[in-house]
Amino acid sequence: MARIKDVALAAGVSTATVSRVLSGSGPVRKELREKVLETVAAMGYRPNLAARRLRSSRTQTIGLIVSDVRNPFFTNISRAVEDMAYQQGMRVMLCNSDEDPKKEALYLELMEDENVCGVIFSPTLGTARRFDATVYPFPVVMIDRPVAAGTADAVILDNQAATRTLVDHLVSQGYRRISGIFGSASGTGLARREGFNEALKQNGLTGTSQLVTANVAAGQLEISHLLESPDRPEALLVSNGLFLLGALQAIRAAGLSIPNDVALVGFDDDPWTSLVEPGLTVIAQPTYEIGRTAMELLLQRRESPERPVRVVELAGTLIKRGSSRILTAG
Amino acid sequence: MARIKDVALAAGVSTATVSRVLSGSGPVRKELREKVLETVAAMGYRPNLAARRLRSSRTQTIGLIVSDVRNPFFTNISRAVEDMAYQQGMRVMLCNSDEDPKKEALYLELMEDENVCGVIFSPTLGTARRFDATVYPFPVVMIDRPVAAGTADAVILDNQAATRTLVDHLVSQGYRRISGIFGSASGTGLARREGFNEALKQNGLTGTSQLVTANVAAGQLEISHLLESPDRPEALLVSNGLFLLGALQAIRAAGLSIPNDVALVGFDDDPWTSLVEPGLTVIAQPTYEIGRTAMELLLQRRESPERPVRVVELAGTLIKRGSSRILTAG
DNA sequence: CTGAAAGCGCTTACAG
DNA sequence: CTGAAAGCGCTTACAG
Repeated sequence: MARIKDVALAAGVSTATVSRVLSGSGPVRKELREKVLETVAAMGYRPNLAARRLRSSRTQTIGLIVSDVRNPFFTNISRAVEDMAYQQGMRVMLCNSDEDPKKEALYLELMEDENVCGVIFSPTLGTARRFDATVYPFPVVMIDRPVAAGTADAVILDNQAATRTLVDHLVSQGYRRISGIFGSASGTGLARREGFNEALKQNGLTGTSQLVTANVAAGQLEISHLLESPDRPEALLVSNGLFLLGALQAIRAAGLSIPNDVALVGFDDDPWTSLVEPGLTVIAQPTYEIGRTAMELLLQRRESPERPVRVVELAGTLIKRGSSRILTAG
Repeated sequence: MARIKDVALAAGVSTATVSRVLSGSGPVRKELREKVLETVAAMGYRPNLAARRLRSSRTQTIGLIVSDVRNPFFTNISRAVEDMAYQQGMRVMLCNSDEDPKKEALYLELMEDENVCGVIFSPTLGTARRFDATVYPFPVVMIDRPVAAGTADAVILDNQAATRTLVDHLVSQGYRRISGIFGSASGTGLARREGFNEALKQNGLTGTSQLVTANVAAGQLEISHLLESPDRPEALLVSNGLFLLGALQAIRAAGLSIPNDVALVGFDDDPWTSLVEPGLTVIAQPTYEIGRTAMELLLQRRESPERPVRVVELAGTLIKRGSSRILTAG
C-alpha cells in the first residue's frame, strides 16, 4: 500500500502538504493542491486510519448503546443514526445492553477505550438516575429515557402528554374503567404511568396501574389476572410493544373480544399493530426522527461544548384503530 | 491518561514486558507478570487502541453489510453477529446498502480503509455475480444470497428445498392452481423461484411465477392483478416478508378471505405473521443461527486462510398456520 | 504558503 | 526470559 510519503515523493512536495490537502486544513497553493490530488488519484492512495487516529486522537466514531436492536423502536433509531453518521464520514459502534447495568458499564468503558467522539445512549432507569455525563471524555446524548442530573442532552418522547392523549381518547370513546400496565425497568414506563394517573384524575376516574417487568410473558400473565378479576377493566393501556403482544395473547386466550369485552391501546406503531384484527390504537413515536435529532444534538455539542444542556421532547401521534372503537350499547 | 511507559516505569520493567503481559504473547516470568498486572490495575491503565492497531495492523473489527437492518431478517443476524463479536473482543461496523450496488462498493472500500479483519456481506444479485473475494485483503463471508465464483465462504438457507416444502404443503392441503411472486433483485428470489417451478413440475402442476421488485407496493400491485384475473390462483406463494405484507393488503382490499378464496404462504416468521387472522404459513429461517454461523466461518477462515471455501446451507422450518388450511368442499 | 522534524502510543524483531 | 530501540503512518507545532 502506498503511504503518504510515497505520494509526497511522487508529487514533489512534503508529507505535510499532502496531509494539509487531504484534510483541508491549512492553506496550500492551488497548483500544489491540484498536483497532490492528481497524484493521490493516480496512486489510489488511501490514508491509514489507525495512524490518523493515533496522531490526531480524533476517531470519527460514535457509540450507540441501546437495550436491543431487535426492538423496532431501536432498529429505526439505529438506522437513522447510521444514515446520519456515514453521511458525515463517521462510523457507528452499536452495542446491545439488554437492560443490564453491567453491560451498560462495560460498553461505556469500551467507548472510552475506542476514544469515540460521542455516545448516544438509552439507559436503564437505575443508570439514568445516577448517570453523570461529565465524567466521560466525550459528549453523551440520551434517548428514550429521561436523564436525571441534567448533565446530558437528551431527546425523548413527551411520554406524559402521549399517555394523557391515549386516556383522553379512551374516555371520549366511552370507556371508564381503565387499567394500565407499565414497564418497571425504564424511566419511560414511570413517566407514562405518571401521565396515566394524572389523566385519570383529570377525568374524574379511578383506575389501576401496575409496574411489571417489560417482557411479553410477564405482561401476558399480569393481564390474564386483570381479565379474570370480578371488576374486569373496560380498557387496557400498556406502555410498550411487548406488553401489547402479551395483552393480545392474554385477551385471545381468555376468549374475549376487542374492543367489545375490553379495549386495548398502547405505544409504538409496529407493523403488526395495523395488521391484527381489529387494528390496535397506538401512539406512534417518531423513531427515525428521534435518532436523527440525537445525532444533531451530538454534532452540535461537539461544536459548542459549553452550550447549556438541552432536552428535546418530541410529540407522539395518536393512531386510532379498531381496538378502541366507540362503545355502543348492547 | 497513563501510557504503557508509565506502567513500565512504575512496575520497574520495560514497555516490552508490559506489552507482552497484556497481549499474552511471549513468555514473562511469573513474578513480573503479577507485578505488571497489579500496576496496571492500580493505575487503571487502558491501552490506546489506535496505537495498538497502527503498530500491529490488527483492528479486531469486522464489517457487516446488509441491505437494511430494519428488515427483521437482518436485524436478527446483526444481533447474532454483534453478540459473537463482543464476546470475542471484536467490534462490528454495520452498514446498510439499501440494495444499491454503489453503496455496496462504497462500504466495501470503507472496510478496506478501516482495515477490518473480515466482512460479512449480503450482496445484491449483480454484485454476487461478479464478486471476487480474492481481491480483498480480508476474508468475506456471504450471507443470505448465493455467491457466484465460489471464492467466498457463505451461509444461506436451502432456498430451493424450502420452497419445495411450501409447495408440497399447499398441494397436500388440496391447492392446485398456485402462483408465485419472487424478488427480482436477489439471488434468493431466483433460487426460490427455481425451487418453485421444479416443485410444480414434480407435482404435475402448471402455475405462474413472476419476478417483481422487492417492496410492499410492487408486491401489492402485482398480486392485485393476479386476484382480478379470470383464473384467479387458489394459492399464493411469495418469496419475502415485504410481499407477504403486500399480499395481505391486496387480498383484504379485494374483499377476499384467506384461505377460502385464496391461500397465502411465504417466508420469514416475523412476529406479525402469527398475529394476523388467520395466521400465515411460512418458512421460518434460523436467522440468529445464520449470523452465528457466518461469524464462525469468518473466525475459522482467519485461522486457516488456505482451507477450501465452504457454503453452509441451513434448513428452514415450515410453520403451518391458518392461511393454508385444508380446502374443504363448499 | 511550505517543509523538516518531532512524536502520538504502542508492538516486535533483535540481541543477549 | 527481558530490554533497548526501531518504526507503524500519519498530523502538527515550529520555523522560515
